[in-house]
Amino acid sequence: MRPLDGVEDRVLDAVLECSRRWGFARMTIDDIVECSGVSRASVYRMFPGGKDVLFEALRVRELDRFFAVLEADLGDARDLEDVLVRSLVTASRHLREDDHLALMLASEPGETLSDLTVDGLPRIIRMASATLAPWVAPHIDIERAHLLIDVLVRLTISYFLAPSEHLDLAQPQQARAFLSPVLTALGQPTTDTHPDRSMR
Amino acid sequence: MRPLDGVEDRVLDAVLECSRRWGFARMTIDDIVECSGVSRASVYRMFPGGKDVLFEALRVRELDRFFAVLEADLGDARDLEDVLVRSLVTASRHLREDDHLALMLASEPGETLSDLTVDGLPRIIRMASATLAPWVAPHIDIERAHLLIDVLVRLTISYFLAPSEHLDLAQPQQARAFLSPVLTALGQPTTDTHPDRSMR
DNA sequence: GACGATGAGACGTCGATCGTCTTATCGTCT
DNA sequence: AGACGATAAGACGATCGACGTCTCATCGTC
Repeated sequence: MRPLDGVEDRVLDAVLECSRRWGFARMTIDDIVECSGVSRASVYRMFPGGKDVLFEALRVRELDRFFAVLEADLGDARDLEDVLVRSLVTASRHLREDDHLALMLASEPGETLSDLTVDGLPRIIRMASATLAPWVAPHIDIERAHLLIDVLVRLTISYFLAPSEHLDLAQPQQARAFLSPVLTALGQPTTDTHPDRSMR
Repeated sequence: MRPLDGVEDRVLDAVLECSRRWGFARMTIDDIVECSGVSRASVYRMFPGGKDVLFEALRVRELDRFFAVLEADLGDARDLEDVLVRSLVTASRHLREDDHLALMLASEPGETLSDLTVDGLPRIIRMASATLAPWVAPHIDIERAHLLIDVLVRLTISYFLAPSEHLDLAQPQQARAFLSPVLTALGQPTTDTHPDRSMR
C-alpha cells in the first residue's frame, strides 16, 4: 500500500488546485481526474461519494497539516503560557495567510463558514485537543485543559473571521496579555510583569 | 432606445466579470443573467445565439475601447513617426496590462490565440486601419498606409505573444529605432539622430 | 502465473443549462 | 386614459454534460 498514499495525495492536491481554479461548485470530478492524472475509477475507489467526500477528505488533510505545523512550532515551549501563546499566534497567522481558505470563504461562504463554526467545529476542537492536550496536561488537570483549548479554538476562529480592533491574537504580546488573567485564574505563573503595557 | 445601450453594456460587463471569474467554458447564460440583473429574455433578444455571440460582442466592444484609448493618446502627435511610435507603445502596453486577456490566454489559449492571430486578426487590422489611417494619410499615400498598419498590427501582436529580448515595442526609444529605417524608406524625416544609441 | 492496484473508457441516468415562449409590469408617448 | 415598446419573471421541453458504475486491459509484485 505504499503507492496508495501517494495517489491519494495527488488526488487531494488536484482537489485543492481545482477548487482554487474553478471554485467548489464548478469543479467537476473530471477536472480532478485530469488534474491529478489519477483515473476516474481510482478516484471513486478511494473516495466513494463524489465531490463532497473528496472535499471532506481534503479538509481533514489540511487540518492534519495545520496542527502538525502548529505542534512543530511548540518544540521548545517552556511553560503553559508559552504553549498557549505560541498556539494562538501560530494558528491565527496561518489562518490569516491561508489563501485557499480565503478563496473558499469568498466563493462558498455558507459552506465554509459552516465548516469553521458549526458542522466542522467539533472536529477542529477535537484535533486541537488531541494535539495540544499533551502539552498542556503537565501544567493543569485534563478537565480544565480541554475546556481551555475548547474556548481558545472558538476565540481564535472568531477573531480570524471578525478581527477586532482591541485584540490581535497573531501578536505575541497581545496574546500573552489576553491569556494573563486566565493563567492567573488557573494558578499559573506568568511573565506578565508589566500589567499596564500597551495592548495595541 | 436610450436605455438599451445601457442594458447592453450591463450584459457585456457581466460577460466580462463572469468570464473573469469562471472562465469562458464554465460561464453560463444564467450567470450572466444573475450578474447583470438583465433578464434571460432580454439577453437572448439582444444577443441571439448564446455564449459565443455574447463573447463576440464583448470582443468587439473591447476592441472599440482599445482603439478609442489608442486614438486618444494620439491627440497631439506631430508627425508620422510620432503617430506610429505612440501607437506601437500604447498598444503594446495595453496588451501587456490587459489582465482579462491574460486570463483568457491562460484558460482558453486555443480560442484566444485564434482570435488574436487567425479568425479575429482581420477585424483587428480593419479596426486599426480605420483608426489610424486618418492620422497616417496626411504623410504617406493610403495604399502604403494600409500596408504599414497591417504589418505593424501583426508585429505588435506577435511581440506581445512572444516577447523578444531584442525588441520591446512598449519602449518609445526602441519603437522609434525600429521604425527609423521604415520611415526612411518611406521618405519620411525621423528624429533618429543617434543611430548607434543603445537599444536596451 | 496469481493477485492487487490502477488506467482507460463505455454506459445509462439525471440534473443543469439551453433557447423559446408567455405573461405581467413599467415607463413613455400621444 | 390608452397604446406601445422594452423588460422582468419564470415556465417549458429539449439537449448536453457530469455523474457514478462497470468492465477490461495493463502493470508491478509476490
